Amino acid sequence: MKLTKISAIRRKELRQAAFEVLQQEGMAGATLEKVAAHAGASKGIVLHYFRSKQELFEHAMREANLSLSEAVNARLKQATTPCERLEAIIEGNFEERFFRPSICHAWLSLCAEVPREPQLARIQKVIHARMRSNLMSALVHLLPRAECEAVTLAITALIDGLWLRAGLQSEGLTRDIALNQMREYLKYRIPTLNIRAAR
Amino acid sequence: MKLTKISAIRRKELRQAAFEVLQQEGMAGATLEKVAAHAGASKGIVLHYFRSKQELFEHAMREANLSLSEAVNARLKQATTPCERLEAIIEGNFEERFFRPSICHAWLSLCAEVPREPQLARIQKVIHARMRSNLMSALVHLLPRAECEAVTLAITALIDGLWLRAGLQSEGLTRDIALNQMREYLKYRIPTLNIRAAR
DNA sequence: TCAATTATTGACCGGCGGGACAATTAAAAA
DNA sequence: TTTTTAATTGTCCCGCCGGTCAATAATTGA
Repeated sequence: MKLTKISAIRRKELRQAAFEVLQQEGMAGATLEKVAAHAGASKGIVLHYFRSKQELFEHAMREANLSLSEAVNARLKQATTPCERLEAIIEGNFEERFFRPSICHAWLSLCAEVPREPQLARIQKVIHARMRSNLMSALVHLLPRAECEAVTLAITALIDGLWLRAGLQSEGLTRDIALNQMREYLKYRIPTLNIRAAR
Repeated sequence: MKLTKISAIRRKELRQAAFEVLQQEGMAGATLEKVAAHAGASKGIVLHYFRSKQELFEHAMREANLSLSEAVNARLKQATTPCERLEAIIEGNFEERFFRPSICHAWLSLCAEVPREPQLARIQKVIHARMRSNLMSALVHLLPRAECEAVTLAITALIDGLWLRAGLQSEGLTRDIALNQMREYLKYRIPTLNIRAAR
């Protein structure tokens, strides 16, 4: 029982260390030694818990996504109306602790590997699927069926685009600006919506 | 006279080869040897024309941007009304030859390096500035001044988001879908606009 | 306490990639 | 032609990084 716990703890520590190193070093610079050092361990231990660098960052991506996912779900749990659910999804995706340049850098680095790493592509696919399903479940009550698909794509594209910008031009794109941007889009696109006003 | 030409030609060939290798191999995999081989030359020649790998990909990014930029400008030149200018910018950014998964991969790889490479950051900044200036010059005639800024950000975020998606989920996001997405956004956001209908 | 399992380390290896360089070839200038 | 300059190649070196391994320390279970 204790032994399983230690391994679980180490693995989690290493996943998180990996993601944190990724924020500052990028995928190429995020070497096993740096990750280990950042977690206060030796390089050997990393490969003791993860078969390869690939696998390590696979789990790092899952972990990061999980944490974002939980934030959204927590908000969703408190939402009752479709409108509130929409708000929950969007605000969850722009919480201060996530929508930060360094975090965006890390995601960028992961995304850049997706085309060449099927495992990462799979995770990416899951992330998009969940986002889509969340959005659809709210939009279906706010728009004619035929339009939901398109609006879902627009919202995800907007979110991704804003994240990308936040990653590129460090600072200058605050959470508030991004949130206003999203709210404004919804205000114009879904007239029947009464959401907290955009600016 | 001839010598300057040869050097100019080689440099262009190498920049393009670099960008093409980037499409399939990513930044880490785009080794000097592969770029050289792809251009039909030897590794030495690459470092003869470019001081370092960094500089090579710097120029590759400039080249890729230039080509996109020219496409937009060509369309802009034929546009007369603000509405047409808007259309020109958007359609230029989704021409078939640019809006392809492999090209998106390459841009993704470059963007992922931006946070750690000041040179790339500078280029990125220029790209955004031009895009912004283009959009503003059209929007100013279509919207109250106060709204232009926000709409500009939304449009760029949408474009970036759609490109990102195209890069992540290879195929499945065609140029037509992306263009419709943009047109729909404009239709709702700029009511006074009469643009070719979105689907 | 003792055996067995697990955690952890550090040393080591093989490979590779960026970059330097000297040598060779081609071209241009004189 | 001769000389100088540029183009091009192949080789070599160094450092780094992922990954293996054997050895050691710690923990657990009996």
